[in-house]
Amino acid sequence: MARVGIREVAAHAGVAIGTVSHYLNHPDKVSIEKAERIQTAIDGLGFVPSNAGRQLRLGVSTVIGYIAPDVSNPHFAEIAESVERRASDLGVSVFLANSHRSREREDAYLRVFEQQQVRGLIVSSHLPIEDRLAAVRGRGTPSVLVGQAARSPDQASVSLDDVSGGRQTIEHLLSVGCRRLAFVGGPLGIPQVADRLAGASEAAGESGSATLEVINAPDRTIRGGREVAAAILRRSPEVRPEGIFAVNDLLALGILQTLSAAGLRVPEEIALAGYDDNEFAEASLIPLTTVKGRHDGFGVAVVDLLFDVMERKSIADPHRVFKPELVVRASTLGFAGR
Amino acid sequence: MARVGIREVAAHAGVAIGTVSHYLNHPDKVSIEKAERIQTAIDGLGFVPSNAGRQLRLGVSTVIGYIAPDVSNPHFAEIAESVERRASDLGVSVFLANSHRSREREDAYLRVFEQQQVRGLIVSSHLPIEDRLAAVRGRGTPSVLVGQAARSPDQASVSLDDVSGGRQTIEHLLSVGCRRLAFVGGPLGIPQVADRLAGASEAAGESGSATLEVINAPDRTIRGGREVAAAILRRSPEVRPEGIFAVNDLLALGILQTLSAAGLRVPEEIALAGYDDNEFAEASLIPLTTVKGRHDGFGVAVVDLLFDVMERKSIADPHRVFKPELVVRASTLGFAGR
DNA sequence: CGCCTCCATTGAGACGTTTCAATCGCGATG
DNA sequence: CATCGCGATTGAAACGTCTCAATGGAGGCG
Repeated sequence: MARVGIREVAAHAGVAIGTVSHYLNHPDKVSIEKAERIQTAIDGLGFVPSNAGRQLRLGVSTVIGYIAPDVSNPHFAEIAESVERRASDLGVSVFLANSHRSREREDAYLRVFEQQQVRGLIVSSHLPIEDRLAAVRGRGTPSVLVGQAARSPDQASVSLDDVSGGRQTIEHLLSVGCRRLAFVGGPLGIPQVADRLAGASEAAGESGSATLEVINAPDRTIRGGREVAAAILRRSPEVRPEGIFAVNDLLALGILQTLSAAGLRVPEEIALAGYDDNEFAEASLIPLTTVKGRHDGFGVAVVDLLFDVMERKSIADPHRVFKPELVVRASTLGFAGR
Repeated sequence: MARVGIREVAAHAGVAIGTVSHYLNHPDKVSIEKAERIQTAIDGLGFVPSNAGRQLRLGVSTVIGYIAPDVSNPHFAEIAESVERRASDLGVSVFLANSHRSREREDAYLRVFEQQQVRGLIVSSHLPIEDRLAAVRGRGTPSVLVGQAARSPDQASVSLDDVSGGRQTIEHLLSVGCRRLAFVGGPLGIPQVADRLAGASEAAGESGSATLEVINAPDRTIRGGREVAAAILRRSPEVRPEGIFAVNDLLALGILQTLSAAGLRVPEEIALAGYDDNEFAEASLIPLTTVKGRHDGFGVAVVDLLFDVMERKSIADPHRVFKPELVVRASTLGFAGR
């Protein structure tokens, strides 16, 4: 079961090693006749080129890595999906890795990918990561930061304008008539969360007549949403928020369930909006108003930016920012006021 | 920005190349003093070992690959997660790849992983894949098939006894008093689906008094569930099923939503069970009775089996089958009969 | 004091590929 | 007929690492 290399193929086909290599990499440079002999030998021997050898010689691979906190999260999964599609068009493979929000795992995969000499890296993270990416970049592995805008002009990034998303959501809640507003989520250490709140505060402040309360959630899951909703239900009706902006859809879904189960009507008594437009936002019992960030062009933009960074040295605009879009559904349309 | 190699590190630390290599791989073989000098040089130079070189020399990597139809599907995501944890304990990294149920993508990643000379492969697939894995194995890359039991004794696999899962579900529905039963799902070309139905049929047949109808779903999503439920609602009550067994949780969730929205009470009027115990099964408005296949030991079993295959030549039992467990929740408990 | 052992250290060689300069063969040109 | 030019083909060198056999030095034993 000794590994069959290009050498055996060459011998078997009666040609030189270099010719086999040419056949593999520049097929047009090889005569038809030898090409056929070589292909026959490859098939017969079950030859699979060793990536190690090629990589060693070339110094680069044809693989890019995508590190996300949690690839199973539909948000990242969709990004991964569109990235994969675009990358596949461009002839490179994508390896996925879960950092599970752990700095250590993140570092570990950063190192593994660097050792593998991936051609480039796509990274989503809730943690501050620019310095680490700068170090990796300094050693020859470029990257695109996805989801948070990079501060350094040397670090390419593709992000969503979460301030705008927060603003749009609150403006919408105001427009359906809510005055007592609540922002549910946390921690503010996460830039995305802070930005959404910032946009929300701005919009609420500008309205003059509205109040915005910040309710901290234990975590950003359905369970967390239930706990928050339970706390809200314990309040007397006149101090309950009229419009709730949950920082993500899972929270919103949990809130929605618990409010509905308690007989409180959404959106008539409380309007509710989420964020991310995840798979279940539209599929929930009362379809959820939410903010949709991704679209088909997202992955394309990410991969193309990465390719630009990999090839050229300087990019016109390394910080691509997409404006998210409010998706209005039943959970806010029809707020009835007091 | 020339790549810094072990050579520069050695020169910088004033030791031989071999000593640096020893330090990296067998740190105990190197004197404290030189170890420190070497570490200093590594940090100073930002040295990252080239995996290509190591791999080329060793012939194997320290990476395993996991190919799944869709890593974002919570089912595979959880498997991936537990696999990653176990692999990490054992000192190997896991690269994930999405085949998107496409045979081509599957083949492409199989090839890429083989070229990368991953140490082993974990593969979940809805497609027949044993021959392809056999070919890959013949060339030195072993694998574990996850989710479907392998037929060949040479192909290791870890799977769930879906026949048992189907049987348990129907037996439970019978035990709460349902007689007119329906199995919702398809297509039967997928072994997991066929097995679940087989178990369901057996159990229904043995009861004597129950009937089991098969309702084909357009797809296995929430939307598909809604369509099925809408069709059921159009029937007159006396021919509606009393107990529904949906082949996965998404379908069940869609059914649940549509039935509830129409005012039909679950479980009082119709008992409903799903399959997979996905993240949302417990978190839905009416917690869903479902079949839980995975548990913490699953990933451990998969990885350990893969390691066995990678190291030894023969395994006592290459086909590990776990028995799934019925998780009874509110969506079936309390069926009231006619 | 001489010899042996043991351990840390060393440097050469090999892994499989690609590329580059050199060679070959052949038809065309002067 | 000699030469040239061009494309196809060749073989060697190089990429970065690990391992193995060999070296060197220190300490223990006779």
